[in-house]
Amino acid sequence: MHDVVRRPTIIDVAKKAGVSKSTVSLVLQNSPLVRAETRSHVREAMAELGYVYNRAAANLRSSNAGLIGLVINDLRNPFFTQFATSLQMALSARGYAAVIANTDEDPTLQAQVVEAMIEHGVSAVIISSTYGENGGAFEALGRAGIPAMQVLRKTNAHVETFPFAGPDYLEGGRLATAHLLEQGAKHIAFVGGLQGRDVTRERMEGYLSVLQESELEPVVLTGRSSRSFGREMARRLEKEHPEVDAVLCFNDQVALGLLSGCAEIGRRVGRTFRIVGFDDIEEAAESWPPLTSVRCDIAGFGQSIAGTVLDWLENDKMPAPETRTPVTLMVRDSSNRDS
Amino acid sequence: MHDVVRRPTIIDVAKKAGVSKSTVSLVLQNSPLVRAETRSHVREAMAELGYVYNRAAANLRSSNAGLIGLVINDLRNPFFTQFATSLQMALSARGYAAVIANTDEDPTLQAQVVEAMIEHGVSAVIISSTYGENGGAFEALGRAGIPAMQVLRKTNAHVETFPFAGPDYLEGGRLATAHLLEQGAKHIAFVGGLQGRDVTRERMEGYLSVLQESELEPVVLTGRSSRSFGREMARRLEKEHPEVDAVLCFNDQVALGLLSGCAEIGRRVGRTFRIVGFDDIEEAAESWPPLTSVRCDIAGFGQSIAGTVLDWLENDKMPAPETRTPVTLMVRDSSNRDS
DNA sequence: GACAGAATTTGGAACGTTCTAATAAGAGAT
DNA sequence: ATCTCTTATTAGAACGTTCCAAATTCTGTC
Repeated sequence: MHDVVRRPTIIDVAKKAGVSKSTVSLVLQNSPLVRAETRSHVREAMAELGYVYNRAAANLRSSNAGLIGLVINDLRNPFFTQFATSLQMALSARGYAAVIANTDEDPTLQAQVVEAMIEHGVSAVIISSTYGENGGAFEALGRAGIPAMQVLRKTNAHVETFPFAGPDYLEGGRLATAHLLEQGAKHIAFVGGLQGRDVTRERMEGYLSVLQESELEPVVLTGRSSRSFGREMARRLEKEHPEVDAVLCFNDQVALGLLSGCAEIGRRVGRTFRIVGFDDIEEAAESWPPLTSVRCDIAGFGQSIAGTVLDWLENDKMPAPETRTPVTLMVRDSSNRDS
Repeated sequence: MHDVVRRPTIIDVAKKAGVSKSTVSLVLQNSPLVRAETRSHVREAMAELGYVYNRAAANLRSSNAGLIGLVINDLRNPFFTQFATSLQMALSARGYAAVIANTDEDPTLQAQVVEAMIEHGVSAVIISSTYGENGGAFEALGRAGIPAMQVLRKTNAHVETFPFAGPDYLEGGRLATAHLLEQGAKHIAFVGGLQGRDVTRERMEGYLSVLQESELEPVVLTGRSSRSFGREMARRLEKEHPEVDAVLCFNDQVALGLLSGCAEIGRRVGRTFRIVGFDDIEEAAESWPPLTSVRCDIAGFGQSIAGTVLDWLENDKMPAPETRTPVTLMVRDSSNRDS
């Protein structure tokens, strides 16, 4: 049975402590108006009755539910998981709870979950949106006047309304390509990432700009961003582009897949065939060989986004329309090993 | 600016549609009491005004927030991520939202987030709890009279109050060990998993029982359940237990780490050194060699838990105190390949 | 001991729903 | 036209907070 035992309310507490409900409310809000002695009486009464604060009721009157919505396009990808958990924990630490939803890259589903979050009275939404016809979600957010931030992927142009923050993918593409070049690679391929998406385009732009400077021919194999795609590409590269001696992957999933594909076909990875990933997920350091990767410090990014959004909420400090956080290159054996 | 434009309420809708707020409320609840024609008028008015349902207000009166709390000990582990996402999506599909929190195996943090969830008025909690002094969370749940289910890990003995559901770890341990034996392994080790924890004990029990039948000596190396631990164990096994020709790992993280450790020290994995993982996370099929693993169908499990909890909530159908879901063995090359 | 000003405390309306009990409208039957 | 059902609709009291304006209690001063 879970029939409720009727939770004590602010009024029960007031009665027990011999004060008015208004006073109890003030105590709840840590108001300096209430006398220290009274405060502690009230606190005692709350403890004795096992009082729990009812945010729904509070919200009804003052609307700040302490709920933040987090909408993620692919929560199964460790990159996003790490982002979501670090964000959630940072919010938790500041007294907010997170409603998290995975949209599986489905715009319709995304619109639904955003709608649901609005119903639940979230105070803000942080969204790594799907591509495609994703207008519904943003329209709903706009209509409801809920502060919303785009992260990791800029899929909606209205950055004045929905500010964007993400890693500097372009610079990452540059760094990685320059590194491979420096290591002596002569034919560098770019593998993975769906064509036409900003996240792909930016990385590729970095890659292309560096190649151009050194007058090398690009080899581009866009596609899904999954491990299995990466794995397939090992064979395909060997067959169709045997000259390629280095690969910049769209993300670590692709890179790890490629690594495993190379093991499968018996191709050594290191000095003769270099692989660089993107994102630097935790796992990158644990693969064999350990994966060189563009580090976005996704955990730190999550924390900082939490700060940004709460600042927006609490101090009405709107974030800049576009923020790019710096990236670095973690050089490991996959691009730099005797083989 | 995010100053609200005052959202239309049920009363605005009523005025617009020329009915009373009670009628609008009935429409909202799809009550058969209201005439079809009236219903569509009201619906139109809602659409025109851009009305959004305020669950906080509704909850205040009737207390079913449509919010489910999901507490996870290690959300960065893909096994739990896959569980959480499949559960969340199943809840979403039935009109519930999920408040998800990661506790990072910290009982104090866990108590905090559970408390926060209760404040937010969750209708139920699904918890894969930390070990250790985790009483606080359960006590709070009990006091609040909130239906709560333990999943994946049974850390609280009061299964009458907090029913448990999880995979049949014991059977998994048995299956895997029997498989290795069948393949001709002579010295099978068990690697990973913290000692003394139910989840470890059960798997190990399966392992030990099968070994006993065939009068083989067990080799047990418990420890963390991380990739890096698995990776370290490759070296350690080679040095301290060179006779070992097969390993059953506590989970896939350990197994994948071990796989990468073997690559590191140049030990071939397959017929001469067999590895079996546990959980069958998505990645297991993509490693090289592909990892044999005990499949818990975690995505299916997540969905079924969603069903169980909503059944409890909506139809007052309390789940059995303990449910074990069957496991199967996915045989892949890591235990069965020419090497 | 009265008075002003500061420090505390309080009553009551409001927030947007649900739900009960009561009312109104419609359809047959007399 | 009246009465009885049934079918639709509605008024108004909850729900547990917050917050304003007003009331009360303290302090110190004269």
